[in-house]
Amino acid sequence: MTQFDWTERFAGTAALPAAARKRLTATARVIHIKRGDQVFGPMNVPESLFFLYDGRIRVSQSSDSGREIVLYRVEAGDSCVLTTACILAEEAYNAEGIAETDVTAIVLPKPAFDRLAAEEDAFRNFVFAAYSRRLIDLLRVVDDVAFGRIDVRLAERLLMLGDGLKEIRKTHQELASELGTAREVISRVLNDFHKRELISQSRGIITFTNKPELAAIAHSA
Amino acid sequence: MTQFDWTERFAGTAALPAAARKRLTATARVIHIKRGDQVFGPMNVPESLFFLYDGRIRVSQSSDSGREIVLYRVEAGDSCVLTTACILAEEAYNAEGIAETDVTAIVLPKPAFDRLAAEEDAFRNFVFAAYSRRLIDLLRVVDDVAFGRIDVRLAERLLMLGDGLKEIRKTHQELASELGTAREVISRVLNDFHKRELISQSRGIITFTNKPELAAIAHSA
DNA sequence: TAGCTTAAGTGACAATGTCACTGAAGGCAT
DNA sequence: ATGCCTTCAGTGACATTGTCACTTAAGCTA
Repeated sequence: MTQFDWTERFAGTAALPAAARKRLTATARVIHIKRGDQVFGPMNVPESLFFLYDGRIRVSQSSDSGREIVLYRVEAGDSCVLTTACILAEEAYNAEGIAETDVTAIVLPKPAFDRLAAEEDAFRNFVFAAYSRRLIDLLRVVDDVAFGRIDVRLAERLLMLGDGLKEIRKTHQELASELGTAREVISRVLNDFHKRELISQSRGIITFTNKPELAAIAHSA
Repeated sequence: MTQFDWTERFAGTAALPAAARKRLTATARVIHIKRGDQVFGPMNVPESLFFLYDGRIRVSQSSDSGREIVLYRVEAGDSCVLTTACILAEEAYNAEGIAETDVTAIVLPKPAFDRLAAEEDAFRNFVFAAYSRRLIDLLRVVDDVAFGRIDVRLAERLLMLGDGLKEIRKTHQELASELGTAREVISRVLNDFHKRELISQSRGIITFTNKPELAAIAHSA
């Protein structure tokens, strides 16, 4: 495998001394995952630790009844701590990570992780910070699900997903899975948004026609 | 302040060499918090890291509209990583910790924490494990709130709170805050449980009359 | 025992979730 | 093009949960 210096990419590794970085590029494997493939899941618990070099991973949790909710997304430069958590806690969970784009990731064997965490402050702080961000992400999810109105949450999510774009290519079912609700509910709310001329719809595509007003709804809580 | 050896109590410190432990008992402060007092909160972000020697802390999140949900409880021997998370992530959140009993805790200044995390594998692993447990706790909360029925969740919670007891001393409002719902909802469900002769009620007290059947409901999902 | 404070009950309604469908769009094979 | 076929979206009836505005009741305390 070609060695390239991915260590520039991570806050936790860019600051490391050259020797440590060289050792890292030698020990860690670089893997490629195709868009749509599962990165990890209940049936597919990784043995190693995971750093996302390029692409985006969607982490979601699904219920027994088949509904699903997106917990957060891991972006390039971040570590996927949920896999780490599972290795450490050795507990069951039913979250899975799906590559939302083609993904390039760094897989670091546990011994190398341990050594790095022991020896390098920058790396250790990076990992702690990654954990913290996820904890706080999850606090937000709990808050939204427990206390949020779904029209507000949907408006928010539409804007997030369509940031800088004129349209979003997602089905009602996919949006329902974003928010952990049912397709029919999304259809109803989108219909309402349509009647209020905030969006227009066609099969699998939602087009923004009034982002500011949508933003007003998103922030009305 | 009297120095006593609390280091026995924590998985992350019991295994440390005597020198490190001695240093710890010298650097860390032991604090006492009275039942009902706030341990941390949005207005009260601690500067230091927190290990629970004795007692129990209830960590909950509240909404703008005044509703509240219990996220998890920190038991003796565990670390309260949410405070840690906040220090590290320096992000806003609206969770708070309340002492559910009188509490004795160890407060470790950040520099001491850093040194220990760097030098001692056992300590570092302990902290990582504590983070992981909380992440997984929160996954469970998300699952419950997003996908769970409230009768099931209430039955579950009643059994958890009343483990080994014949009755629970909690108001409907307090139970509502456990599950992140409204008092009226709890009243309705408890009334139903009462009609089915699973519990009996009086002001502020719920008495079990049929735990096995309640357990059946709790596990029926 | 009267008054006060907090806990719990109630009914009407709104929001969200579920179910069992129907209809409609677009791809594909002939 | 025409007619399948699969997937996506719409619909109405109903169940569950949340909200609101109140009433009633319990237990304390003066």
